[in-house]
Amino acid sequence: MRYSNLKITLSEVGMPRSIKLSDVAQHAGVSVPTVSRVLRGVPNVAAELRERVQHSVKELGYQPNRLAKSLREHRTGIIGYLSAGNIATFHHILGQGIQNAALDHGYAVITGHGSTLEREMTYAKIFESYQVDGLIITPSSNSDPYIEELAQHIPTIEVDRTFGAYSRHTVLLDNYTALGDAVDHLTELGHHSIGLIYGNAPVSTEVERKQGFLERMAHHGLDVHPDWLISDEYSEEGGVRATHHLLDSGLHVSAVIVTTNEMLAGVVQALRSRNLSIPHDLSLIGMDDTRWARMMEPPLTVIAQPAYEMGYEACRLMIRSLEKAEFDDATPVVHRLPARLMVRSSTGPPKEVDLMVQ
Amino acid sequence: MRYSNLKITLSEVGMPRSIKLSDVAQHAGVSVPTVSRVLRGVPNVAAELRERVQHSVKELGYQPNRLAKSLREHRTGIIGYLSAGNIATFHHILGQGIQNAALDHGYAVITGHGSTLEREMTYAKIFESYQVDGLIITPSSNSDPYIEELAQHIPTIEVDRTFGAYSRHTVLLDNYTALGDAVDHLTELGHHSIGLIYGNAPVSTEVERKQGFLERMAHHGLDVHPDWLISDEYSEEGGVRATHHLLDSGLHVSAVIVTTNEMLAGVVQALRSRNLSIPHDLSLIGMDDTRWARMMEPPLTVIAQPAYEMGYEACRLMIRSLEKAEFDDATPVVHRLPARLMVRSSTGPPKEVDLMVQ
DNA sequence: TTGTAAGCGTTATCAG
DNA sequence: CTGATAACGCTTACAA
Repeated sequence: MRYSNLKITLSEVGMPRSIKLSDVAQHAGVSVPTVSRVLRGVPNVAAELRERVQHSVKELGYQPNRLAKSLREHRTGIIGYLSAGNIATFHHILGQGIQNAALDHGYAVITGHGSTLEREMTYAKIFESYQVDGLIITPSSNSDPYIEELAQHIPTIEVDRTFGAYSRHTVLLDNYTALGDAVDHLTELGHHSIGLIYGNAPVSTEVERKQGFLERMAHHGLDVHPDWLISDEYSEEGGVRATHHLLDSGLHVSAVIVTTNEMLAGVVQALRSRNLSIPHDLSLIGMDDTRWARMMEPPLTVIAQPAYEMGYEACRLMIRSLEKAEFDDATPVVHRLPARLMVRSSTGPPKEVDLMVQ
Repeated sequence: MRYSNLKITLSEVGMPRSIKLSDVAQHAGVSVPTVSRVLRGVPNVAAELRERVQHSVKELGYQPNRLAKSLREHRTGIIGYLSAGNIATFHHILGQGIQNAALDHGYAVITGHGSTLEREMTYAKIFESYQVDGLIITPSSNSDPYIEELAQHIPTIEVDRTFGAYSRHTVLLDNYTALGDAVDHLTELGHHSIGLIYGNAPVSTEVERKQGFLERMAHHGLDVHPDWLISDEYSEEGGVRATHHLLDSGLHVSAVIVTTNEMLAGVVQALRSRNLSIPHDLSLIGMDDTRWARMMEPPLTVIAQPAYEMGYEACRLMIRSLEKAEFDDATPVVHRLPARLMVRSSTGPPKEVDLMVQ
């Protein structure tokens, strides 16, 4: 049975449409505000009335109308999540974390995946019109005037990527340490010439990962030739191109770190097409502990991001800042979650070392 | 700057909080209803007033408050999507389709991933309280009294999986043909003994896939030994167990079809652990054209589901039924989208045929 | 402690 | 064609 049919049927039979506060009030023989008080747990209500109301609520199966409540209270309990990320696994799991955190605290989430700036704006407008209480965003670039303006009116927090001003609560991966750990792992295996393949989008993750890589290399006293740093499109094809680019440069690297999962897939394919064996010819460290990285032959050493936790934490922070004014007034929190290097079989000692040992 | 601060600041300075209809009306020197009419494109408004209003709207940067609008109109433009699916790629992409269809038609989506029945109910309640216009669900089992009841009040459509009553619009994969095509492919290669590994959850997809398999086998006059049909948990571990189960039965199969992507990963691992080579020792057809299935060695032959299209179509159907009463009144539509068999390298002729040919 | 009345920002009804 | 006026379902003074 469809809704429209149902509606007609109900009114024809004279059945009440949807139970509202006044229906409960009538049933319980009290006034509307009293019912409201009971439902909201306001203290000063006589025990007897309270019980009568609760009974009526159950009996009638009353469900509050959040629309009316929101209109009156100027808060909706809806959080807008604007993800500029691609539809990769990482962003989906992060979104999952946000949703569950919201659910656990009585909020709902409207999600928008904005691949283009236009779509991003559309979603931003929608969020605004739905009067969302707060906004969680994963910026697509290092600046976005429209979002920036929206954030003036609506409490906003950044997750995964940042505009870089840190003027808002922010939840990020500790990209510096993550890349540092990867470099450490390779140097311990004896690698000196390490390449980095990263995305060319102007987003904070890429900037930080590159910097984390460079700093740790310097820390070990290792030179990084400019041609070892290859950036390309955020995609499988980008990974393929970057790999050929790196290997055709004539400069020798014994290991490569790839900062995005998408590109990693391209790198693997390019290496295969050149019949290079991993890790014998080249050690490889990728990003994100996805199923395919585990299922690969050989299983890939990767930097695992706590995607779910990042989302959960971001949303928890959002809600806390919405509900606690004093917290809200405090200096913005920048929370960096640690990555974990999952050492598997795509990393091993470099060829040179093999020879020296023999 | 935070919202709470801003609010205080604004009221202190005496600035108007948020532009509303009455502000525009005052600015344009007309009444509130007139502004409303202009904004909604109601015909009977003098051209001059219309222009004045439009100018004021721009000038003041008016943004409608959907809360008030929704309360008054008894429709919110929000669709609830309750996915009982796991957090696999397939369901995320399907969700993406739903979201984009909604966006394209001016709707927003509140998503809930309900792994447990309890979570499912929580989300259902939330959807109800937010007065969603419609519900799109992927049932977790073959019955759910709570959803069933909710669907009495709220237009509901089923996607990916169905309760089986077909009393509502439904968008599904053509599971019968999908499995049939897989069987055809294998029989053409010369296989006669084909195993099926499927999930033991009581969901329609598994039932239909099994049936599609059996029917096409029968069509080819091929017997299916009961021990060739192995069901287990919807997970990697389930796939591992099912594979050992099948291979330890003592009965010979030259090919296996696996109906879920999660289990497929387990199957591949189990085959590796037994040092069975694909497709030489065993041909393998899996489900879902995921990255890992493509990246595998050998690349896997899979049944590709049009996940995005299924979501998009479901949401489009939902919106059409919300907006077109006559469509809504019609018999429920059951839309089955075709799968595509992606033939890659995990399927080949059976060993016996090899010998006969030689 | 309880009930009456006003109001949140819209849209719909109905005179003018 | 336009403008008062009521209403959507709920919360929050304020009064009793």
